[in-house]
Amino acid sequence: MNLSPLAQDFVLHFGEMGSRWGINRTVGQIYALLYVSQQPLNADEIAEALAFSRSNVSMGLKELESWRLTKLQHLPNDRREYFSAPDDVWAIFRTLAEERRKREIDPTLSMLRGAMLVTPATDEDRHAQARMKQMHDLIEMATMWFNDVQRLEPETLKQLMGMGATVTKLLEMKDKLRVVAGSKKTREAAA
Amino acid sequence: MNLSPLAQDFVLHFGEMGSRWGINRTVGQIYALLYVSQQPLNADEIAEALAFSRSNVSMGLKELESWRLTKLQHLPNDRREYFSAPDDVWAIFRTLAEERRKREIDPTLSMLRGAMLVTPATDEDRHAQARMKQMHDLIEMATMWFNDVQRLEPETLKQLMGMGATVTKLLEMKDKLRVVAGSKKTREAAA
DNA sequence: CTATATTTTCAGTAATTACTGAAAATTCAA
DNA sequence: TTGAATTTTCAGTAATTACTGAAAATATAG
Repeated sequence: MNLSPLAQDFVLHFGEMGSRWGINRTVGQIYALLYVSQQPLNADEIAEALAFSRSNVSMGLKELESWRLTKLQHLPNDRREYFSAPDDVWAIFRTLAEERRKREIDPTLSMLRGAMLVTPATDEDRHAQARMKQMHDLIEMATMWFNDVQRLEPETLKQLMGMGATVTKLLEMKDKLRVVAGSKKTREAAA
Repeated sequence: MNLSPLAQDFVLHFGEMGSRWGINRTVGQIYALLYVSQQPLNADEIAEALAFSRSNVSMGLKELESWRLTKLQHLPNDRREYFSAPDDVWAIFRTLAEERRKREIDPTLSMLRGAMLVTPATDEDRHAQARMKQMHDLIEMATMWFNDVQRLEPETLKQLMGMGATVTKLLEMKDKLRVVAGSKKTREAAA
């Protein structure tokens, strides 16, 4: 691995983290490398930099593509494919979250909804069903929140970041709002 | 596996989901079982219900304990240990998030901070460092938000849930607030 | 087209992770 | 204490996942 110590630390760290997240070490390292790299890289360069076989890199890139985490481009007079990570970290995060939702949250919600339609035969099942409903509601709520955050423009986000944008602060505002503003809709919302 | 079909679906689903999250199938299934179960279960009951060896259950429970996801109790006139999942789903979620932060986010932030202290030798390193800073800032912000949400009481949460509490709505309120309220602090916050 | 460059696939193998049974350690009632 | 009940540990094995090299497929320059 002929990377600068700086890049190497980053790459190795993401390899480890990846494996704690069901993403394999190789894929994590490839992404980390693309993320910090100044220029797009082709598969051979990646294989060389990380000391993986060419075929392993190919599979890793395919996996990253399936997560929509790479940009693909061609350089003039070069037949090889060059890969890079999107510039906007917020966009990356959003993509990742969307993809995880599609793969993990949605199927889970769907399973839970299915379970809630069953007529429980025993007391034990009635309890299980109630528990599943609790989980369903929590996940649904978390997803809604997340949806909203996701929809925010990077600009708005930066703005929130700048104001130390805490949910708590917004909630404080909400309370203040109840006092000063008076439309029916607002009152309902703040109630 | 002598579970009702309802419970069985749930347990199997969480086994699969677990393995996508770096948590092994066994551990996922044990937790799912505890989660839907009406009574606390002892290790033998778990082993029987899921058809795992007793030792596998022991290891799984140890893992869950390390995540602080189980409650342990004793029944009168019974030496065996009985396990259950906390009742409050929100508390469970919070614990999980805290633990993940401790294990994954904090070490990552610390690695990134370390990288930011290095004096870059090359242009490539200067770029890598800038990228790491972007990631650092995003993670730090996400963590702050999350902290705040975590700190909310289940009651507040339920309230937000009830009002369809979306971040967007709160932001709309913020905008309204800017119009109607006028303290210096509020103006700064809304700016 | 043909030849060459490039990427992908996949069967075989390596490495890792999960699981088990037996034995050791711990707990606690008597 | 002792010993039965219970839990934990751990070496060995099974199962899964990761990785490679060689071959097939695809793309493109000439």
